[in-house]
Amino acid sequence: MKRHGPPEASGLYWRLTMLDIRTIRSDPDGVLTRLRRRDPTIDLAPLLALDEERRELLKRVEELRRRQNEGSEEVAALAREGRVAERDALLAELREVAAQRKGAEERLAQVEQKLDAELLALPNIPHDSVPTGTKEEKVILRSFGEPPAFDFPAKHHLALAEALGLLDMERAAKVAGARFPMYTGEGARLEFTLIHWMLELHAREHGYRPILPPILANRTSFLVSGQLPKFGDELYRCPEDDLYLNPTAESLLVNLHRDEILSEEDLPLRYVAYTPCFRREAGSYGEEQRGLIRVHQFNKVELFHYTTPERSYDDLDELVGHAETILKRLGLHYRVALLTAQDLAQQSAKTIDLEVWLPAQGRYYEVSSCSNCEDYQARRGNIRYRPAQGGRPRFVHTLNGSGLATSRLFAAILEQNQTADGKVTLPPVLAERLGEHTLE
RNA sequence: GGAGGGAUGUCCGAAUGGUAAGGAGCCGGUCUCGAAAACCGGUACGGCCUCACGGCCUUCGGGGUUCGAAUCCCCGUCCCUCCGCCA
Repeated sequence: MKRHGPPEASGLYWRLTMLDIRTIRSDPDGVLTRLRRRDPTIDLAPLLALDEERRELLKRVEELRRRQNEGSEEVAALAREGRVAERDALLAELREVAAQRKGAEERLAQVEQKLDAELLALPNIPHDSVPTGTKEEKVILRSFGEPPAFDFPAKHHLALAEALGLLDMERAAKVAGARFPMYTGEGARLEFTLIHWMLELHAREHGYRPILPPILANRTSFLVSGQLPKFGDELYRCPEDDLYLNPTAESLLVNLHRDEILSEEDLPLRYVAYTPCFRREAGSYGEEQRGLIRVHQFNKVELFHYTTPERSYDDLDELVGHAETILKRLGLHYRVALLTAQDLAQQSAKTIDLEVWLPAQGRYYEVSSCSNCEDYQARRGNIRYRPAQGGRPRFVHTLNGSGLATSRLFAAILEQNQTADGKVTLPPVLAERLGEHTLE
């Protein structure tokens, strides 16, 4: 089958297999059991029926095509020998074969389209090390530092920021709308400094290749990342151009090597990107609407790995460590959580979150989400590598993690380092770069 | 935004309606103490269906004409040249 071009195109194209259809076919019960850990409503029966129908139709189409190929050569031969009557008889027969083939191909295309829709909608299979459970039942793996002990009521980062002239949410609302941030004065300097410092650290100390990608991306890119077709509601869209605003650089970085065959010697490939991220955040509410916790636009430094199946879970631990370095050097209290099966994003097989403490809220908020997507995205994007020992190309494993998202980080820096008189004592790594120790 | 040109394998590159030349590279072999050179053979990446034998697809993507399309027609993507616009 062909395998090129945007997967939304119709016709006899190679289906996107987020899960290997052959695996599903050979062990449907095993796959179903594992998928239901994440979503008990998943049903594979329609998919399996379509798969069988497809293979039957495919056999018929191929047989007709074979007869046509043979016949066509014969036509040429008869014509060369001047056997006109025989040639005309054969032509009549082949016209019939061609018509039958066309009909069978149309039915096949319909079946394949339905099969694609089923496959695209399926989420990744949770890894065995992922606990069964709901969102609330995540497992805390470890924590770093202690919540700062204040002998005064902790102020909200928004109150601190507005008093210190670091943020101007009112004017931001005038310019764009509610829940878009505007960093001002020392606040803008702090934000720039954080982004640059994180990018430099990952590039120079952890060996990542820096990328400054486009902020708009096309539909295919989001189909590959797993955002589409199911989660398009979160995306800002430019309908005239069929482009979408970047919600996370993961979506862009996974498409860097779409439709490529990499060399095993080049793996792992590690990229660090800075992008603004845009999210419509349709369903959020309450306390989260104030300040920087949940906004339509935020800055993020993203880490991304292309690696082999053999080492991808070791890479995940390393990735988490790289993200943690940022929080440790800032001296922020945080904890590390292992998400349960029901809390995983569509594309993820295993996710570890870093959650930073926000004293005014009295709770932890996610500042990094590190996932191993195994070959889910690689299948959708047709991203493979040639094994060093030769043989057929295999799908890579892809990993992504924030390192880190700054708006919540910004909030945590203010809230955890606030003083009784409403000032903020900067962590040394930032004080050094900003040229001042206190925001006042 | 307008006009024109282009896309063939790992690379270069031919084929203008009859089922993808040729060369380089790569792999294997002969020769050699060994290597190079030379010579001989293989080589369309890759994929789908099949227990297998084998069949089928793959000339940027999609559609059309035809018994038959790299080749003809339509739509799209990307690249190049020029014009316009612009930080």
